[in-house]
Amino acid sequence: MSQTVDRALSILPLLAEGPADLGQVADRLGVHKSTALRLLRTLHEHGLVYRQSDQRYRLGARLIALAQEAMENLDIREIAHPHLVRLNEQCGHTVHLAVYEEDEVLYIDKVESRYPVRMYSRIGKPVAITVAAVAKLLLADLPEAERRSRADKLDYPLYTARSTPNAPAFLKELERVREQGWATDLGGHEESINCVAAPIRGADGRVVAAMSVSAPNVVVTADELLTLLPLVRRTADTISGEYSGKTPVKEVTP
Amino acid sequence: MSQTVDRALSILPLLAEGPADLGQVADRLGVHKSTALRLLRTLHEHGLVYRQSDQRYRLGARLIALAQEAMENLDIREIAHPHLVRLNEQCGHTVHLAVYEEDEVLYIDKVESRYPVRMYSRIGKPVAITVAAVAKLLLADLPEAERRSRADKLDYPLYTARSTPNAPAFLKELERVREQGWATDLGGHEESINCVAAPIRGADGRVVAAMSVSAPNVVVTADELLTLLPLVRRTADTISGEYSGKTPVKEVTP
DNA sequence: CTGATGGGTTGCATTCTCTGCAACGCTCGT
DNA sequence: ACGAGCGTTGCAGAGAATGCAACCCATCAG
Repeated sequence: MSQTVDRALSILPLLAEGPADLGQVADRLGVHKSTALRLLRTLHEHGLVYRQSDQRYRLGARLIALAQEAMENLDIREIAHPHLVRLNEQCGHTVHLAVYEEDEVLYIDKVESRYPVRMYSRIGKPVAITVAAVAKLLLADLPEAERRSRADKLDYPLYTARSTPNAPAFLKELERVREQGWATDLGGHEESINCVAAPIRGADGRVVAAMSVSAPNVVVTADELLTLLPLVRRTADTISGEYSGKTPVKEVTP
Repeated sequence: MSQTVDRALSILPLLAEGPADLGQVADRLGVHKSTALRLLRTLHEHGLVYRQSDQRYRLGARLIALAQEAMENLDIREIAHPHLVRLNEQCGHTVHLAVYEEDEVLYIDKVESRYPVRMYSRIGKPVAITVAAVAKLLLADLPEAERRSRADKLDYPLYTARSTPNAPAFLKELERVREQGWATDLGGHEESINCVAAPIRGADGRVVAAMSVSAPNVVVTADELLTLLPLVRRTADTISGEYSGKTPVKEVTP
């Protein structure tokens, strides 16, 4: 809608790939160097972009701080956190909390496994949307039409032999997840890692977040992990209750 | 430099305080509602801003993901992380890694204490710059003039009775820290929490980051914590060595 | 030492984008 | 049913952003 701002903001994902100098930025934006310079300067003033000693630009610290604040006023996170910790204390595995927003599913909280062998993941990292158990729950709750159109637009990378291969398979899986009210990812992302997940719902019954317990095969088998399902669901329901009682800020679907 | 972008970016910190509706944003920017709307739309397209069901705007998930990427290509972090973990395994306390950038000091990595009583902090959160041990190290390394001018511009909140009270005291402390090559914070931020910190240096000897070990009084006394100093310094030196050997990307001082 | 190259930076005239306005539409609540 | 409050849109004018060209200042080669 606003060309100048649009260009300026396009610089951010570009720099997220790694530092770049003025020329590179100008080229990739398709604008004159002087224009790029002024945009970068403005971003710099706001601390979103930082200049290294070699004159190249990279993303700035302010961005990290902003993101931090962004997460801190997500109500779900505040409410869910203690419950995630408790669940972790009970089962010892990695616990994740994720939300769906604008075509992305991302982790907004995490409690680390207490076993020495842990899965890799990071808060803020977008999730493998076609295979992650939490992603299935979040997408399964979208209205039919929406779900279908999203599914068609996605890529289906074959992380492993058990990854969701294509849109029809994904939609079928979503249907199943929708009916049973929980989801799993059995080696669909990393061969040796399994997850079980349950939805967190707002006052209107819509899924606002999803939580999961993940563990590698070497620690527990998929079957053993599944025995935790009731506990996970109970925790999710408790959070749902607390959440809908308190601040029913549901998110609009785009 | 660029008015439009400037205005658009000013929206972000504003929304960081909490969700706001169009009118509020327009007011605080001092522009017409239609202008604010168009700016917000552009931010929205880039996922930096999100619209809740109640029509209010808040910071978007893309921002969190961007910040994540920003952190992931901070080389120091990559290099330091395993060492921080090892240190944590040795002493059990909370370990932090912080950098200085554009008038802010912020944590870019953290390994949680293994004791039940933990201090509160979060990656990405700006640090109490006048009292934190890591902040002292990072500021102490600035050139004299720079240090003085920064010190004058700062606020000196009295978190506790032992907080740094004013600029002269701060400068004196920085001088001391500079000479001894390490720093402490003994109850200057939270009455019952102490820290010891050591600098991480690049190939040119400039301080590029600082790391600290923090623990509450109830776990170890300040004296006991100080016995960890050699270990902390050794760890920092190891990281320094590895860092300057590899990618000596030092940061320009603004 | 000199000249050339390549990057960043600045001043300026032109143009195009953004702005504010006013009218419209919509959803509440009365 | 009606009005108030908010978000939204079309438009014309104003002002801001753009690209150009010249400039600066390193670095490097001859």
